Amino acid sequence: MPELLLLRELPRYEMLQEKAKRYPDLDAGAVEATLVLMRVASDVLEGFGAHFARNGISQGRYMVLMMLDRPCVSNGMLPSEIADKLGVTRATVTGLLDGLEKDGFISRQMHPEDRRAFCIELTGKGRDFLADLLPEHYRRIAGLMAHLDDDERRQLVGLLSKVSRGQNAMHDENWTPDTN
Amino acid sequence: MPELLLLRELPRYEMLQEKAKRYPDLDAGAVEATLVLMRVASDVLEGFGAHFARNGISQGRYMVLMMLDRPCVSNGMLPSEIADKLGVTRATVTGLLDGLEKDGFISRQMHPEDRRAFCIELTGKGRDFLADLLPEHYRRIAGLMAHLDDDERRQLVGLLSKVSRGQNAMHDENWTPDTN
DNA sequence: AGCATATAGTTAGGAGGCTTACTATTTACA
DNA sequence: TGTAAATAGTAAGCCTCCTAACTATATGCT
Repeated sequence: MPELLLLRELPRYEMLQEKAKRYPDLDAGAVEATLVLMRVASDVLEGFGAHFARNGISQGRYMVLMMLDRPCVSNGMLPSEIADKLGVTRATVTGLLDGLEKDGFISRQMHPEDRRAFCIELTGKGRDFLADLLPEHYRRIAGLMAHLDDDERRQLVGLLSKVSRGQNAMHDENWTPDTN
Repeated sequence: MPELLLLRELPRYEMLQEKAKRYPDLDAGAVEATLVLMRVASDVLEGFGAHFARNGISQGRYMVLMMLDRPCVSNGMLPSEIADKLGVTRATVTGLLDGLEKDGFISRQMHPEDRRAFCIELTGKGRDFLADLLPEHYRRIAGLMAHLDDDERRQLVGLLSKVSRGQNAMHDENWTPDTN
């Protein structure tokens, strides 16, 4: 279930420095940090995915269920709302909902005001499924961070936020590598 | 190109604490750190993917080319070797190589000693392609880490390594008699 | 009011992973 | 030496995501 295609073993730092001779733009420290980040994220994702798969669900379907399980969602959600919050297309949501509906975890209700739309609601079965699934999922997350104390977790979040700022700076429309 | 299905906006800390009442195993700090980690990794991956896509290549094909471009690979690689190092199945590698061969970036040569096997080699065109692609890729990585100084990068790598230890511990925990 | 445009959701088909099952060759060993 | 098991690579078919094109309904402008 590896969702990311990455090297199993990361290149050594000396290897990167070697490569930097051919590519002057290569910043060995930055590449190393990025590779570690992606490697860890990939492993975490794979771990979650394995747990979900054992329970017969995909990451995408899990996200939809979690979205519907929030207390602020009392009268269901529109598929388009789900798509927006998940950052995927409506077509993808249609597929996810098809699967979840077939499993009996959600239901499509007529929308009272807009005849184009549906209200998606979590069924009792869906709620029960989450109640079964989540305790272990949360224990896995706690285990993941078990070696970091509160202060280190905050540091990690802070450093990742700086990475995110770097990412966003690049995402800006007229970003070009040499303006930064 | 989002490879990971995640919430666009992460839940607030108070939301997590609220949920922790229903699920005692939920450690709000751990969940928050995990979500930030996955969110950032997903954004980074999407950024890379966008650059690759503009150049008509996928993450997987990129990894194969990079693997073949190392100085230690002088006489090509076996597809099975590529699969092992990438952590994907041979069938997947077959597909990646089909695409790369069609584009003229790699060639399948007869193996001199084993008639079942091929030597996969980077062509001149493949090498040129990388020489075009990589400078911007490396500039993107440098931009990503632009807001972290050397010390912070080391801290980040250190903290991520602790997360990795947690992940590995979990993997061991998951050990069951029939997986052995 | 009437028509153009926008929006909700679905369908169809594509790409890139995966698993499973297959063929061809090599290796091990009785 | 002969045969069983291991290994290299491929093929077929599934899953989940995507984009593009489509139907039905709602909205907005004149």
